[in-house]
Amino acid sequence: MPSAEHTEDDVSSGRADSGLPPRGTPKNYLMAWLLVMLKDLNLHGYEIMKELRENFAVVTDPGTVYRALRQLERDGYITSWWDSKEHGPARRVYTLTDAGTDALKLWSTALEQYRTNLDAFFSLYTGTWVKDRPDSPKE
Amino acid sequence: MPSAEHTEDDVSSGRADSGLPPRGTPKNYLMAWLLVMLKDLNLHGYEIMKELRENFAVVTDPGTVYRALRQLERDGYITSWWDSKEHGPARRVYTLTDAGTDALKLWSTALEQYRTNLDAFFSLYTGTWVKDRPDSPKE
DNA sequence: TCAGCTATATGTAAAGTGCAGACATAGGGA
DNA sequence: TCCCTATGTCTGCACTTTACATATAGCTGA
Repeated sequence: MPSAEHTEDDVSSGRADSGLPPRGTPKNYLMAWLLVMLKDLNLHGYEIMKELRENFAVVTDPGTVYRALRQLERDGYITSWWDSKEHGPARRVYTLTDAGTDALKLWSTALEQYRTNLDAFFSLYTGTWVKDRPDSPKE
Repeated sequence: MPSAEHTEDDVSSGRADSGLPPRGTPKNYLMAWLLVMLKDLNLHGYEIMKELRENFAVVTDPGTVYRALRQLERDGYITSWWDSKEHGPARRVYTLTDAGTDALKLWSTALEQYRTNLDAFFSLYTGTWVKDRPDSPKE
């Protein structure tokens, strides 16, 4: 019977190592990027993906991008139409809706909070952290 | 048979809305926070959680924190022992290992990259983005 | 005795992502 | 013509992280 008893229990199991930073974009950031990419331009998925990779070092796979775009569309933040005018296969071109513009604004606010958070992390990491904490020093 | 054919297909299904920013901390950031909290101090889970909540506006639930700590321990980034000296129930006190210090450094580098990324997002959002892109303007 | 705070832990489900692969169109070369 | 490649979109699957609910236990004070 497992319990919260304080035994010197084992610390081992078969799992992927993950105290280390993840490879890709942090969870959900992709949505913010997709929305902001469509802020002034109407683009299709493949183009967005290429832009993100080449100009912003945001690396994601096609499946994730297309899936996220469809999700944004389902939720009413973007709308799309087919463009067959150009050479090659038809592209689904996306544009931001008013709701999408609002969502982007929310994202901007949220990401500002994240940045503040990051700054706190760094000040702690570099030892510049102040705040009155009369705790005991290490050892 | 579903295919990639360009039909004006439906965009609807039953799902949670998620073009909006997530509530909690972005993916995996918790690991970075736990490591950095232990940089100069030996703390137990409950204390870490309280610190994060009160001083850093990092809100997580106990289950997530304890689970993450055990994971970090399994992976060798932190070690723990039971402390029953103080009043109240025994606490599992954690300290950073050398591997944990290294991992924290990796996290710091990764988070710096994230911050650079965030800055790019904001410059795009505020319209300060430069870079030669001879694309067609919207509409 | 019993409520309430401290403290740790697990089960479960939801959500996001990476990887692999399918499918389609168009153009170029053999 | 046929095949190969680049462009473009989409789905299935497995894995990871997280939130929420819940269980357990020690200690303190009424």
